[in-house]
Amino acid sequence: MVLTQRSNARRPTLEDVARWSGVSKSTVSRVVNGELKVSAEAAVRVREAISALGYVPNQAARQLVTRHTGAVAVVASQPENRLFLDPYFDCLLRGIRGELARHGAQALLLFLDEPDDHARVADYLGGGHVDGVILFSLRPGDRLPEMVDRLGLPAVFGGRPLLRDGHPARGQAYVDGDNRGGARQAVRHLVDLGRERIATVAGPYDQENSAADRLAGYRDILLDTAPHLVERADYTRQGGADAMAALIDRHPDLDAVFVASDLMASGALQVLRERGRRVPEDVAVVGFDDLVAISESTHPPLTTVHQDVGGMGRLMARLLFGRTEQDTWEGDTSEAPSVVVPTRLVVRESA
Amino acid sequence: MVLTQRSNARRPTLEDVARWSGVSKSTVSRVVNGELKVSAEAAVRVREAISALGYVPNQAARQLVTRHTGAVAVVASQPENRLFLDPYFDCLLRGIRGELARHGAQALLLFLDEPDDHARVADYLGGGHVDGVILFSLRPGDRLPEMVDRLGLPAVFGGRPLLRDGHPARGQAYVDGDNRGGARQAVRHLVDLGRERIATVAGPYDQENSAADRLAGYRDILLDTAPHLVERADYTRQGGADAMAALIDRHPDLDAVFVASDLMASGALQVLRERGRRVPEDVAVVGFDDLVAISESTHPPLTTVHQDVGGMGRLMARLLFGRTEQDTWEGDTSEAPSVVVPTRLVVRESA
DNA sequence: TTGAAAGCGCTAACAA
DNA sequence: TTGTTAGCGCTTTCAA
Repeated sequence: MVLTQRSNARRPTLEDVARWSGVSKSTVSRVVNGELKVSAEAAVRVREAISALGYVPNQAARQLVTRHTGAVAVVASQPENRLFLDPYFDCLLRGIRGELARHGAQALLLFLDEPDDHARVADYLGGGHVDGVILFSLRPGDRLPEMVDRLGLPAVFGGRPLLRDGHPARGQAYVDGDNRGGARQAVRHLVDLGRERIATVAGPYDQENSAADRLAGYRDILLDTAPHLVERADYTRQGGADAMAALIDRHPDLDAVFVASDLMASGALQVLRERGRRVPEDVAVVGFDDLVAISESTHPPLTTVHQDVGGMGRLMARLLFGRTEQDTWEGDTSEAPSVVVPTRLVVRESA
Repeated sequence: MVLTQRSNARRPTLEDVARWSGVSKSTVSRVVNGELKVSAEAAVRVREAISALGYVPNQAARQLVTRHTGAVAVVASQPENRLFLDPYFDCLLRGIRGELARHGAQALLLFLDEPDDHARVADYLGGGHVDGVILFSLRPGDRLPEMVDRLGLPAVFGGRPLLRDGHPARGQAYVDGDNRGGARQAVRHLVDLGRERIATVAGPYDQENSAADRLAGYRDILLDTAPHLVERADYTRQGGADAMAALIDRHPDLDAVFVASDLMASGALQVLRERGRRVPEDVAVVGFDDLVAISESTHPPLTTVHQDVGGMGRLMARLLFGRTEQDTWEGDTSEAPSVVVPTRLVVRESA
């Protein structure tokens, strides 16, 4: 079904403006685009004509010749109430939008959710509606990266993209937090505190590399951990609560837990409180993300791994515009401009 | 700053496909657009060419002649961590996206946040990049509605739009919940339960008409309420918690509270629990929205005013496409297709 | 069923 | 500083 403009009156064109003001289309175009080589009088007359006629440039026509649109797509999936309610994503998006705005680009958020969204989004991106794209939380094996590549559309990924075979994609720009290193900092802190039964609430396996990396960091420190000290959850508050409950049922003697996100950690804290465990005396808790809206308002305030999420968002946008601040980490030698952003532990009261 | 396509290789055009397959541009165009009057052989050859060349239509060119884009903008503001974290918005957006997808339209979410976003978004909408627009939570006096009107861009508003002078806008399509009626249902229920000190946690005054309408509904029933039984909050969980704490400090004897959103109600319930009040025995609580993700998982489950939020989203999209299901309520006679969606009370355990 | 040709509204050489 | 001209890639009459 087709949606048509309500006003039947043809919208005024450059040509109309030119006629009205008695100059050529070129001159009008120059005024519209703020070029300098226009006489003051001409400029004035053209501007009068523009406002008299209510002229608004037709971007499709302009786009057809200039080959750019002033818009950047941000593609993300919004599975089952997840992403959208996550302050992490909120913060990241804010960073992206801010930086895009500084470059005068309009951010368009597109969702990848239902099965057929995928094709429509691909068409949209392929249709030349945007100058570039920032993609998030793609499932391993998603075909969008190669599509985008084939189209020659500038792209930056949020999180290290994986190919179908599980190998990292080459030649793709991405920004990722140092999930593994951050997890190591967290768990090492718990060890330094003298804790001996350190469990973890890990993120969802299928979807995000971040979850796998954070779990790997946990295992890096606790080489001999029994697998049953690990519980998976889905990065939601409720998921964190349920996982914490399961852990404590199985291991009433645990004295510390590394929770792979602040949102999950807030759920875990609540369960611990309900079960009468004191934090940090009985159980020390460390989170991940340091979303201050959460970590500073839990009881007790959350010790957590800080990521500059807003900064990561800004960085993605900047990478897209080619201002490749090569803050590469640990000698990453891939040819694409990719950045792994370091983390640091923020010690509050929960551990 | 300008973002340019990475691949220098010119993208194949309709003309290339035509040459490759030995037919005319018109025929290729017909195949691409799924027209029937094409011979089977021609269609096959064209399709081969398309995939061999990796042809993707240039939408700007198509748009220039067809005057439509296949995209619809959804404009919303995301003030201070609010909107984005609200499951209400999540649900609404899901409905909108689903319905737009059924019409083959791509939803583009644009945010209105920083002061200069406003101008950029207006330019974007004016630039003919979209076939229509759905707008939310505009501040009273926002100029976007009149801009959109002047452009002749089909538009639907979420929530009853107000003009600068506080009067409702005329001639604009909108979808709104029956906030006032719903609030009346909620408060009447509390009265029927025999409660005598019924407080309310209202929504933010400045921003949403919904907040004013819900408060009006509360006042409709409790004509003689002292103003100090009302506490405002900002539609967040934390805001609801703080407001509840303030109310209970001022009125230790209150025996019921109508909270203007489920998210705030979940915060309020937590405070009541922490203060040792039993719900519903000591204090009965009724929420608003019936977002099951919240209302079914609070302790105790929340009695609340149900709105079919997803349905409202779908309705907005349908209105935009002119399929005006005139479910108008209470004889609304405005000329624009606008719908006030009824609510119903869902009684669970909190009241 | 197919093709030729005329735009859609704009920008960008190039000439004046 | 200005105007003329030639497209950008597509759809859409109209004739064949």
